[in-house]
Amino acid sequence: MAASGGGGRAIRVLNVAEKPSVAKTVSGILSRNQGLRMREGRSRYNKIFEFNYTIQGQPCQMMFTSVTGHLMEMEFEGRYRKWHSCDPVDLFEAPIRKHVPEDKLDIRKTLEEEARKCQWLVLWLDCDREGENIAYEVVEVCLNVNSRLNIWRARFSSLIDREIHQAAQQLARPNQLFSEAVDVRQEIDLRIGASFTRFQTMLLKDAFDFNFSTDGRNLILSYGPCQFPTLGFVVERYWEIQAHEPEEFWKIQCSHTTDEGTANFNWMRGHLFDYTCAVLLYEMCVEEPTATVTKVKKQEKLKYPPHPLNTIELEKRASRYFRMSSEQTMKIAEDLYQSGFISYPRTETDSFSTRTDLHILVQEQQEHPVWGPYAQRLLDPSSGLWRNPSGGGHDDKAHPPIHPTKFSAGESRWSEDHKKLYELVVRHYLACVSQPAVGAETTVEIDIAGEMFSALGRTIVAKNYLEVYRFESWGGSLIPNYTFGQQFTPTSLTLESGITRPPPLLSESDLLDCMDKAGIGTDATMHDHIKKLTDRFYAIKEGSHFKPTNLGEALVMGYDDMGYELWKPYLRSMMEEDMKAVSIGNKRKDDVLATCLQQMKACFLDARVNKTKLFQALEIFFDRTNRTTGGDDQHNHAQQLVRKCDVCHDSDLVLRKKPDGKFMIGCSGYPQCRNVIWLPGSISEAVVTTTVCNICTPGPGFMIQFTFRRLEIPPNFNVHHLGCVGGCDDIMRQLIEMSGSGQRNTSSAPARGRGIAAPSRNDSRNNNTNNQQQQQATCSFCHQTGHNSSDCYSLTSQNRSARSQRVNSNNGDSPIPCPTCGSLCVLKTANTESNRGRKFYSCQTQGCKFFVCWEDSVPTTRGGGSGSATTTSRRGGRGGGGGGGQGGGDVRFVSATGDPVSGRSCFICGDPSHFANVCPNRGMRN
DNA sequence: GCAAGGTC
Repeated sequence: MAASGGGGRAIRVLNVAEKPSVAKTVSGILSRNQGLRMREGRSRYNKIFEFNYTIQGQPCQMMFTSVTGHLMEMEFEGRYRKWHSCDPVDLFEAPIRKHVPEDKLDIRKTLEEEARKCQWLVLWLDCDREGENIAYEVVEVCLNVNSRLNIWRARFSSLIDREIHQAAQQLARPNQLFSEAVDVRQEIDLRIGASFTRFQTMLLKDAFDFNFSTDGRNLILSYGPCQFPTLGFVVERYWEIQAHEPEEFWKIQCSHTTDEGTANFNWMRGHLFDYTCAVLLYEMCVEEPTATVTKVKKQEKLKYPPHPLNTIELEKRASRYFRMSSEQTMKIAEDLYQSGFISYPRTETDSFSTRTDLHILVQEQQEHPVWGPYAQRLLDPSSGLWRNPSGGGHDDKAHPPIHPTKFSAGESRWSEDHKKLYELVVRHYLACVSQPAVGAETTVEIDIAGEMFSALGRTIVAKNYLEVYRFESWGGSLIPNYTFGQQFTPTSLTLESGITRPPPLLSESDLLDCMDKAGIGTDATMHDHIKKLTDRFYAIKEGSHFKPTNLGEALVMGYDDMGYELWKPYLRSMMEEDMKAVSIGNKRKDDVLATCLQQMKACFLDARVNKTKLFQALEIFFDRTNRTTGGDDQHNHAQQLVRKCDVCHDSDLVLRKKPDGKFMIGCSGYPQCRNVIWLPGSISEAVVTTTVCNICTPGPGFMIQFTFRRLEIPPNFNVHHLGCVGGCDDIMRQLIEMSGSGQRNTSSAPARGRGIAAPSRNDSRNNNTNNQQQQQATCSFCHQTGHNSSDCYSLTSQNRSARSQRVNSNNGDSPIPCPTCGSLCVLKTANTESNRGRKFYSCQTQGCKFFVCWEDSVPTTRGGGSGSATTTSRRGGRGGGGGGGQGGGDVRFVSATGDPVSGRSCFICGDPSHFANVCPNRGMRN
């Protein structure tokens, strides 16, 4: 700002902060606590501080008060606020207004009273987009009562003396673009949220018998651009788990024990899914069990302490360490903050400003009976324990990372959760300013009969931060000393089996991570979105993991079947990009609003036309009620007879109008008879006439006079149509097909499970024809019935390519390209007692685990007796989950058809009474 | 009775 000339009469300045605590702190800093007075405002939380200050030579009489976040809310005007006052689609254009809600009126009153007395208004809101928007809300209120106000913006990124004084001396103007970006978000959120929520709720709430208790609450099937993608994450993981098919795998384990300890060597192939391959390799190892050390690598490893704590990390860690919900964490953190024990808990920042005095914070903790001694050592330069914390690269420019602000050895009023959370904040802070843990790691690799194994030994040289951060550990294991070229005989060498496991349900920590990565919600709201899922009966929490309810799954399924990704995070990400463009002036507010709302309205209309998908999805889980219309429907017309029901031959098909204004024809014998004919969503009126169709049987079938909405049907169709729903009417049939509706299949309930992880438009779970075809199919690959080769269990993308390479280009002697890593696989011949002469391909690249048996020489284990080479090994499990957990289990001998083989003797000792996996001599052979 | 964002 320009200098205002010094020395004149003091001007009165109204200063407004985003929250009471900032008003208090900034007042303290600016006044240097000299002559600082406090008086009550109209709101009990928002006090007014008074002091004198000089801005660029201009004496100022400062009045410093605050708001509590947003002062205003956006809402629909008058008649659009009632749910049944309008068609939900009208909410995309309905007039909206920003207004001060009831519970903020007292704050407005304070602002008005103070603004009248002042010449300047200085806005001390947080320096982010929301803060700028709140600034304009304050401006609007103040200008209303004093249009001559000179308006300034103070920009500061932390509550540090120098920065606050600097902000006061370098006042600027508020940034309109930042504020407009928030206006865009608010309007889009409101219009999309309200329209879809009303649509879903009115469509489905009374149409199904939701078999869960709502605890007396009104059931609302809400939609929101943050809550739905959050639900999407939960459902997607659930589907991934359901789609998982366990697979058995095999691996060779080797251990070696000496006086110095035990080394457990892991097979560098990981595990193989093919039993024959695994046995073949295992036998080779057992035949020539001498291990040769091929590599010994010793190095120092550091384990670094975590970055300074921000909100998401606090929530994730409290969930992991204490199983505390993010909602509870924030509630407790807020309480600790309010009582002055920790810093502001809603922050994205994970690095400390260089101006923060980090030592003072440690000094305060020296007295603590448990971690006090550690704090003392930290402060002792001779300990060498101190380290300036590294930052995680996030900075909201408004708040520091969460850290302790006041010492406490535990307050009497604290709950267990208070104690845990305070301890986490303190220990985390102490860890941040500590040296990393130091370990000495030894990696040893050995070769047994050409197979590679590796073992890792670690000793912790210095625990450092791990001493105070008890929530983390660093496993260490001592292994014997090895030298390059050394040979030894393993103590045990076993072939073990396991099965792949699906990934777990999403934990709260996982969910926060998904949201954070996808930009769903803000650090201050993420826990609200998670809680909303349980409040709306969309998900339940099992321990610390989230599982979708039938309702949550059905809603996502419905939209997925429509082909919409409303439950995916992309919509929010696009909005976020647009907001950013508005805030930097690359896009205009009105353009973004118009484009986004136009797209969402088209999507809404389309969803409404395709609402049968939602019905079908919900029917998988819930019974229909006979309340096909909402009980509070003002537009409910009398039912009109169309014809006799052709399914139950007992009741009548009747025309009804539903609460959302749409028409349907259903059997009056519902729920005993569920025959229903869905009509196009483009109908605005429908009246059964007395005209009888003379084509359709059984008669009489009364024709219906339809009126369609012009914009929702193709131009070549007439808006008025006297139609028949008995099957003779091509126009009706075409319109129904266009809207994706049709008569529901009443013969059987759709299959409930879905075997997919990825979104599918055309999956066959509701398609009986597909299922029948599947059951009759014979796989051309494994020759088993019940599936086609495209779905063959034995056929992943990897072994598909292996197969085609084998068939197309190889006669069995020359190297083949490795389907896994692209390198070469060479043909080898086994030379063990039981497998002598058998040929197999093995990839030459170290670390690549591709391995395939050659069909002429080895029988297959899967896929029947065709002799096809299905014996391809595979790496890892599905879904990138690292192959899942590993179960124990016995080694079984299996035949080419997969049946256990009897009469086979142990290949280690030859005893027919047992198999090699339980052979007493299996550990070793001399 | 709807959203998400502030904050108490």
